[in-house]
Amino acid sequence: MPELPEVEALRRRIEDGALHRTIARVRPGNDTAHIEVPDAAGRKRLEGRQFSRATRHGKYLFAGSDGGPWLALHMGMAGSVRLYDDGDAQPDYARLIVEFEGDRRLAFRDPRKFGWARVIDAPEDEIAARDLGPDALAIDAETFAQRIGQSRGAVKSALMAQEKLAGVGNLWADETLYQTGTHPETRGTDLGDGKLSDLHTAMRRILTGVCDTNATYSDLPDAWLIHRRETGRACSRCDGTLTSEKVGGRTSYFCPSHQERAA
DNA sequence: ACATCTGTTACGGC
DNA sequence: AGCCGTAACAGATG
Repeated sequence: MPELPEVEALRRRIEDGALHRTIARVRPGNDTAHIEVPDAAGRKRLEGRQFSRATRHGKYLFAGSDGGPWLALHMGMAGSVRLYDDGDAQPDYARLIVEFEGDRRLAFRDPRKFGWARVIDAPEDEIAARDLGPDALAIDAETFAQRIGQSRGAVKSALMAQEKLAGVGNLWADETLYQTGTHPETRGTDLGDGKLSDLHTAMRRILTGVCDTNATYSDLPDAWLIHRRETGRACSRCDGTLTSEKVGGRTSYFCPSHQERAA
């Protein structure tokens, strides 16, 4: 699930259903031995407060309590948040549960345990500690061109490097490269100004587009790569055939016909 | 049984 | 000193 648009959808979920309700109790969920969730002291800091805002930086999600600490969440490979009511079944793989006064509950769930939840003083601290770059929807064209264009490795790896810009992962990096006709292994330093500008524009359009659907992929245009991430499928932009290859350790789908290596 | 997976980090090499 | 590439992390799923 969780690259920038998917995390944005979760942020909205919190914004729509978990703000301005008094937190009665925060408790660990199931099987938390190998996952970082707040200890009793951290959980206590949230009790009695209300979340007043939900923010996001790249793939990191933050729920801020009024005058108090923030709940910071990272979804890892498969995490999510879910709202439900007491009386409903507790969601599977719930690792942390926020119980509001009344029936409302917020669960942080993480089947694969690559995510975490922590109570922090301010999002800026977490962003600085992880050395995250600007959010991918906030980075300007010039900074983008500089950061990606100076990268000596594969452009795909650069797009996914959270210190350069935060929020792009495997799926939307592939989509950006596909829609701009860029081979994933092109070196950043081989990209011309025009291509860097195109990449920035396409990345923005793609991330914004996915956010607009609330990360519902079936609502995205048929021509997008997201619907054809499979070797042997027909390219929607030329007469090529899609193929896959490991780039930066991640499976990368692309069209060898129209995704060129050079600028 | 075996491979795969939408992320991050520690570590080794250059 | 940095930058880059890879392996490892844990567990569900097909």
